[in-house]
Amino acid sequence: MAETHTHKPEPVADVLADHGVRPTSQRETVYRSLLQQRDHPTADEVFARVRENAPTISLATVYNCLDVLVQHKLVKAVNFERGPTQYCANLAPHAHFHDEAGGTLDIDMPPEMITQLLGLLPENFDVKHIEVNFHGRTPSA
Amino acid sequence: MAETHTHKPEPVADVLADHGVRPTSQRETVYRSLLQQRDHPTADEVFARVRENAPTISLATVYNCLDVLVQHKLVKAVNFERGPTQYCANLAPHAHFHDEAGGTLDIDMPPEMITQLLGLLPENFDVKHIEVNFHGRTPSA
DNA sequence: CAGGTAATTAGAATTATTCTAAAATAAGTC
DNA sequence: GACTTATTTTAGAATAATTCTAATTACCTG
Ligand SMILES: [Mn+2]
Ligand SMILES: [Mn+2]
Ligand SMILES: [Zn+2]
Ligand SMILES: [Zn+2]
Repeated sequence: MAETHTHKPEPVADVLADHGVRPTSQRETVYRSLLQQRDHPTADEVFARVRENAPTISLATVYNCLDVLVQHKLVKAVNFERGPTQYCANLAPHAHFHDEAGGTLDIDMPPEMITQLLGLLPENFDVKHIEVNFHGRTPSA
Repeated sequence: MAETHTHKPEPVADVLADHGVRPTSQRETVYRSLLQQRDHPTADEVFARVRENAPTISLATVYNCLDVLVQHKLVKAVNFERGPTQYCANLAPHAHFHDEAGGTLDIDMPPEMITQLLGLLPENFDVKHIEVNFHGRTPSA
């Protein structure tokens, strides 16, 4: 068999609890949806998706759940040029490529790039967060 | 005398014309305001500022002028976390530091940093624009 | 000056998001 | 398990930045 590191997948409810989030069914559904489909959906898109499994969930609740997940750092909020906020379950440091044709891609950011970027700032600045966005076109062919 | 390169400051109207923008009094006023006060004002703030000189200008016109200036690359639009768009007359490539205490600072970006960032992308991606935002605190003392 | 095009304006409309207040759910206590 | 309290969910109203609409004004060219 090929697998070297096998983590038995921790149940979503436990992940939430471990991050101090009370695992309600709505939160689990929203989080699961982001883990499963790793494009960068907007709140509306998440709402549409989770409605399949949780037909009675409200849009306000989707916003609430997303906010809680972002607050507790289980999910990242991605903004680009006044578009609706998109949500991302990729916790590794990464940049985003926004394709003019639509769609947002994760671009891996090696630690040395982060270091270099921080080097642009005066010594004593306290940085909480770096955000790198590319905008352009992916090859059409 | 110290000055080595002295450009006699080109009249704002000419700069606009040179960039294919018809120099109306409103556009001149808006652009001049951004050149003079180089913080990163929002459309509302620009509106408040230009009202001193052009008391009859409308907010819609301020938005129109800012859009035209951005389209013709005389001004950059800066977005951060769903806040109102801010406008920047600094045309040199630079990142932005968003202070939690309020205020946005320009952070110079040397060409080699741009090159490095572009190196993160697959070869054939066509990049129109890169955006780097820092978020944190500047030293309080 | 006339006619045509482009810009400005006030106000209505839009959109994503947040707020409000009530109902439902969960948790903690005897 | 009923009682109490805190948290979450919900529908709908409210907000805020921006864009749109349609009418007016300014500019330019012949
Ligand atoms: Mn999307
Ligand atoms: Mn500001
Ligand atoms: Zn991402
Ligand atoms: Zn700037």
